[in-house]
Amino acid sequence: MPRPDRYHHGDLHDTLLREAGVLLREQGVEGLSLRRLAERAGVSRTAPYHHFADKNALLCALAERGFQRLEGLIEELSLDPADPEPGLRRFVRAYLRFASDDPERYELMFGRTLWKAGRPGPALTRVAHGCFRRYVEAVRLDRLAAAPGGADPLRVAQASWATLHGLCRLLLDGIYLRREDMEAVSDQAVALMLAGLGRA
Amino acid sequence: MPRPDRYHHGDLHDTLLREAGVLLREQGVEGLSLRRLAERAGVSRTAPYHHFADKNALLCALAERGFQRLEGLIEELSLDPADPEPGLRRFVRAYLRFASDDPERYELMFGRTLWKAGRPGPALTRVAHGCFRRYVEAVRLDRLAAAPGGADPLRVAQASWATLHGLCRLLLDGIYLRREDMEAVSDQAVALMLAGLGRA
DNA sequence: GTGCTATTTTGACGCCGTCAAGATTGAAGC
DNA sequence: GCTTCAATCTTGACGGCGTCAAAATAGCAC
Repeated sequence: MPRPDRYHHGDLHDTLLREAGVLLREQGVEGLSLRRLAERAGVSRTAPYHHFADKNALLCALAERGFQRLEGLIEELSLDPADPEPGLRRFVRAYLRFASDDPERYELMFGRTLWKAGRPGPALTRVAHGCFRRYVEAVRLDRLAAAPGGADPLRVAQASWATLHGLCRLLLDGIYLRREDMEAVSDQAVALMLAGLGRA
Repeated sequence: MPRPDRYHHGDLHDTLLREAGVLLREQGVEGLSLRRLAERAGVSRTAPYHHFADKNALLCALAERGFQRLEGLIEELSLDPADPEPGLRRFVRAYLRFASDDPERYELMFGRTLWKAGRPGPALTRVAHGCFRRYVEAVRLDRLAAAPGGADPLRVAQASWATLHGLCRLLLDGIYLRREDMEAVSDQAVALMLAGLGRA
């Protein structure tokens, strides 16, 4: 849509998000400066400020998009109470693939940049928490059948998500985990989570 | 040691590390600028460059110190093959306390700042890997007794460390985990890890 | 056409990491 | 004690960053 020689860009908001996504993927958050982004969009330094309050807001929007995709993954997660392993294994692999397909996006979604150093907007907070709520329900086997005296579903969800998340972080930051080990470790994680799923 | 009116500081190297630690704790990596650090040490902007090659090197030194402390924690970890739970629970709590006592340090030790965006020096790499190697040995129950047909010790160590690490990250970044939940979730994690410890 | 508003521009400020060149110091060799 | 030298510290400068203010431009309703 954007004509090369028009004063108004016409589609700057979406263009910014798209190009920011590319920049993020290729260079990480460190390489994503508003100035470079503006240049890439063929627009002056301060133009983005009419579409995003500041850099924090733009990063929030990027993270939001990530959570929306992640939500899709979680929606597909469903466990057979009689034999939860295949479903869980499928989800774990999908989650790891999601994280390693666009590591910088994953980092942005869960990292301190937004949640600690920055200010996560209400929209981001909502979708992020929504994801987790869906997950809690998905791994809540006791409601469907089986073990009535199981552990607190919230705790199970938190601990298992932590395992998943820790796996991703160790892998993506390149410490203690290498890509080749991923499959074996993820199987080990599935075993871990399964053990925690039934009962504490 | 540092006299107020001397041209040479006399103890700048250590002073820098100490003040950088304070700055890191209080303001996070974002608040740790070499210029501010220099000012705090009562010295000019570029003085630190005579003691650390660049900012990356200083951060590596900070992370190294963290790993040295962490190594101490791991050295105290020893599991009774007959009843590993108490020892493991003690370690998990100590680990979580370590991380939440100085969250920004923990973040620096394991985060992308050094391992992905930066250049982790050989000294840092060595101590970090040393920590993990010690951990692998500590949770390697099969050597001591019991289950001879257990899972691969390396995988067990990786998966359990991931759980621990993920717990810390979710907690420190303030997403999906709150401080009040910590105790309950850590117990849940212990249960998870125990399940994975014996066999896959 | 006339305004009005949204959009985009240039200019500027203060912060950052870091390089280069010069000043100052402490210590070793004589 | 004096000289020499390397270590240490200084000021000055450069380019990059996020972002604010003020001016320019475009699109649209009337």
